[in-house]
Amino acid sequence: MVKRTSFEGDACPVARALDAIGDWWSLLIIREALSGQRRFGEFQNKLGMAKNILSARLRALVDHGILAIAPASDGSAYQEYVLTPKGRGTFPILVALRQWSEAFDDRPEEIATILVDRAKGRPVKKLELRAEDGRLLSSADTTLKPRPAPRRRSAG
Amino acid sequence: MVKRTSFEGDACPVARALDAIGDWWSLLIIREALSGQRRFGEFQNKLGMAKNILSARLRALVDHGILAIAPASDGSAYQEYVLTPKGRGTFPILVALRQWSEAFDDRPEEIATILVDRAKGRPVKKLELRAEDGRLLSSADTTLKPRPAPRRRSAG
DNA sequence: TCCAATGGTTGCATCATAAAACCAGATTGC
DNA sequence: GCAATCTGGTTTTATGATGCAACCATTGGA
Repeated sequence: MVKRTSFEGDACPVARALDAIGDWWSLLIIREALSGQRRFGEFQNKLGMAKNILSARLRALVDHGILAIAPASDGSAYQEYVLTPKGRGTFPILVALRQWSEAFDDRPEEIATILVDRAKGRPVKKLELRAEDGRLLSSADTTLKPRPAPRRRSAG
Repeated sequence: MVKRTSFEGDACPVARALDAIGDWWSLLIIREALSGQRRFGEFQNKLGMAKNILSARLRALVDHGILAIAPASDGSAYQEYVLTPKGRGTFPILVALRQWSEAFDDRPEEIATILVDRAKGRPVKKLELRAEDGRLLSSADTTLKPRPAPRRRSAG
């Protein structure tokens, strides 16, 4: 396989995630889906991407269980693409990407939007990684361990 | 430009982040860098990727200010690639990707490692998005607002 | 029935990716 | 100080992905 170097069988969870959503468009499609877009035309319009690419990406996202196809909510015979729980679970990834840009982008003045708490209209806090006991952790405060027992069967 | 649809000028911070680290290998390189790898050969060995691609990615990451070239720490005349603060700032993105895989992967038993608090050896908590007042926020609890005043000059 | 919009697919040109061969400078052994 | 070897790449070549435009099918409306 000379093609895309799929990481599907990789043991690294980061690689596995990238295998599903690591291409240029998937996260942007999910971003639009999270902000309420559902129709092919809406995605195409908002993202300005080629329709064949959009078509392929939507199919891949459906295959990965991130989007699901549903009948149109407006009563028409068309179909819609709605996020599954797995799809909505990408929200922290998008927030992390956003906050990284906000913190480190060379031209932050070009960033047009801010993410706010809907109830108060105030900016959200930065994502924080904490230990079980609540201590704030940086990358240097963490390490990787092999996953413990494979837990051979089900509830033991 | 028929090429890669650069999102560099896009106003969406997610797109801007993807423009820098949205390809297949960059985040994996950063992941290795965060776990202590610094040399070309180390990256190539750990990731098993083609050397020309690695070379191009390292150059791009340096151009984006995510990695910096430093003289080798072992006294040899070779060079090393070390993370800048901007590079270390991607840590939450990697954690978010990891936790998404852990939560939603179809075959979680294939995931070989867990991220633990170095001090205690205990798994870290899930990333949480909170409002200014500490309320836990899901995607539905947030919305996007236009960035307020462009703040025309410098300190006003 | 005709017409326009929606929701795609197909064809073709171009670009990126990947593997392997090749190569230059650094290091080491002698 | 010269050859052997290792490190860190670049070049070459094949192939897959991307992007645009054109085309097609179905829906919806007059």
